[in-house]
Amino acid sequence: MKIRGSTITDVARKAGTSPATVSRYFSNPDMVHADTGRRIDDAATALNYIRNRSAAATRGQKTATIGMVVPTFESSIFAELIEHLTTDLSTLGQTVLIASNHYDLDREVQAVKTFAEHGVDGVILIGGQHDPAITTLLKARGIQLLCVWNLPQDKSDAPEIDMIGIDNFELGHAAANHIADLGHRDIACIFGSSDGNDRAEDRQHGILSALKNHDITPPSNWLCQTRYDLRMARVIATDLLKRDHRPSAIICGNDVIAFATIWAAQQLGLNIPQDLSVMGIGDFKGAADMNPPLSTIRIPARFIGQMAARRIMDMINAPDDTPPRHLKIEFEMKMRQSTKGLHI
Amino acid sequence: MKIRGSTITDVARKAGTSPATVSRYFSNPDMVHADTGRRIDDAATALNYIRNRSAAATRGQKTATIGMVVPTFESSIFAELIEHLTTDLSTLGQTVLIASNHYDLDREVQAVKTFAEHGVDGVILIGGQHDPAITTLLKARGIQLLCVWNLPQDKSDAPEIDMIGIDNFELGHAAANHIADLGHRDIACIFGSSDGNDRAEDRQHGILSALKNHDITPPSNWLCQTRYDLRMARVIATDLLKRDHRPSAIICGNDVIAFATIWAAQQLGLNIPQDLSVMGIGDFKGAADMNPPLSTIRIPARFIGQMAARRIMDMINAPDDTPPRHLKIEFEMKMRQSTKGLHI
DNA sequence: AAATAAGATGCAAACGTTTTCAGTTACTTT
DNA sequence: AAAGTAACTGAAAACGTTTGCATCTTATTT
Repeated sequence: MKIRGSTITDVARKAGTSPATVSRYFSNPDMVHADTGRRIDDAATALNYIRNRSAAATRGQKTATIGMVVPTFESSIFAELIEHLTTDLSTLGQTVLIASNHYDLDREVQAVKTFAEHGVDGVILIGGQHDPAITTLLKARGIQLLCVWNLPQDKSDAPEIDMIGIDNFELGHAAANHIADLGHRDIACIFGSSDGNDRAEDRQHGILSALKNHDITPPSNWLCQTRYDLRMARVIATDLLKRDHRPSAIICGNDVIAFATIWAAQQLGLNIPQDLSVMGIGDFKGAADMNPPLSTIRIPARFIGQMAARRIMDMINAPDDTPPRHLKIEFEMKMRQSTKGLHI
Repeated sequence: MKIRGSTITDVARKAGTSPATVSRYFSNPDMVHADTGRRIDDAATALNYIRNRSAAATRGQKTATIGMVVPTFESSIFAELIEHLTTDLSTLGQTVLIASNHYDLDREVQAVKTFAEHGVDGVILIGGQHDPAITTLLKARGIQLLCVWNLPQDKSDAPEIDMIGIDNFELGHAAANHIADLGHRDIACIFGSSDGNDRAEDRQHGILSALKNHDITPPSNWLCQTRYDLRMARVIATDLLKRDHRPSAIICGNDVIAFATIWAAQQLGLNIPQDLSVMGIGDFKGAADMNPPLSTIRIPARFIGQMAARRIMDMINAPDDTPPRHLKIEFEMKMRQSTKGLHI
């Protein structure tokens, strides 16, 4: 049974002041005289007073809550983002409502609806692919929306939505260039599946486009697709490497796939990178510490999280003088030992 | 700027009924006549009505929110727990407020206070080690508390707190027994640090106690400690394995440490498990797919999450006829290829 | 046919805040 | 010394719900 504690009125009585002043003290301390403030503070602790944010939200405007929906918690790279985003938001006095959508756009709509019912001040989503119902809903309620992680490949896409993230096309491009520049020609790719997820697709296009620039067109049976799942990726990599004609390099859609590929290759007795170069994307936890350390591209999840926390607060506090913008975050090549030049 | 949408009163007017009935329709549909319900539904969609949960919470009792604080998102094993717990709670109509405490008990108190301000119906914490202020606070407000993940080692500890989880002492016991039963005598341990974290400590006791039962007492410089961090664990494992006298088996405080140990050993040219057996605890993502597949103990995070979601709902709905209880979840030995008998 | 029960609805008070407006005091300027 | 200003404070209305109580129908029982 929920117990009602002491209220602002109780505190006011005990502190010998009015509820209005107490309210002001908690939301805007410099508005009240220091002495009064002290008396209120004492009264509040004596009475174990706890602010009632629900009541505050009925009358006031802000709830100091931010809703966030992520594809899944079970991905080390999103985990890094979530960790820093939530921590920074907490530091800024916000409470985070969270849900995962399992890459299902309908579930995302549902989650955002619930957030709206709870009166969140802002919503943060991952990626740029969302049900239009979400933007409609949020706009109608004046709730700020920020999409993080990646930018749309088509720059003119969604200019009315605020975004912070990386360009996956460029990311794929960079990964492929690295491999091609090392002299590899027999290149296979293992992409991540792109359902409900614009990231994988952009990355894939970037990779293929860069290869094309190098006049490399991998045979179609060297272009594989997998879920972001160690087990499945490993099966697919094994299958690819068992064939008569092996590629000299494999570009992987992300680091999980790269981990799996390396393990599959090692299991087959191949040496990385002597017999096979493996390129990842993401710089997930552990990439630098495995054998051999994985060559990959760092997506600065932590930085994105920090920027996002700052940005959404700005949007909430000054909704009108911050026109939507797309902030591109730069990635960083991490050349380690899972790739090497073909003839060196 | 937050925009106020249509209210229950608007819907009532449009549906030709009273606000009271509309309210009842949304919180308890069978209380209103089917026809009326339909009219309300139509009116609500026509007006784009969104429930205002804050207002509801001021008058009513429940907020349909659950607060959860986790040590960190950046641990694959907690991730699995968080994933299923939040998903199940969403399915049950709850919204999850979340925070991470970075193993800092003070931050946890802060988070719980904020949750209380938002009027959560229940709070879920990880582990059994918490600031007593939390229980006091929650009890005073009649907010349900459930601790998940592990049980206190001392069974008589915290009988007034509801818990669902595994027994880490037993877990450590089982890991050590497995290694000892394989005939190993030269056994080293790399424990995880146990700051703000009763889990690592219990596990450590379990391991040492089991070894003692086998008359094995590792020299103190074979008893190492590390953060749960691939890099640091790898350094420590390398250091341990470089010495003149090497252990024939290493028991690791969790799978991350085991991953690092295996990689360190392989880097030094050792074969796992021929030259060294490595035992993990946790069965983290990837443990089954690495080279060699890791022998470890599965903590059924998913199952714990599901049980916890069900349990806290029961506690919220019938707070008085559910006396606190400790529910022990069984673990599962996963014998894979990173351990082998000493003389086989 | 009357009495009773059950079902559906409406009225109005409450929930704990915030915020506007006006008022009081004390300080500064002329 | 009067006037003006700034800093605080209080009274009271408002926010959008929920819910106890009363009322009105309709169905069931006697």
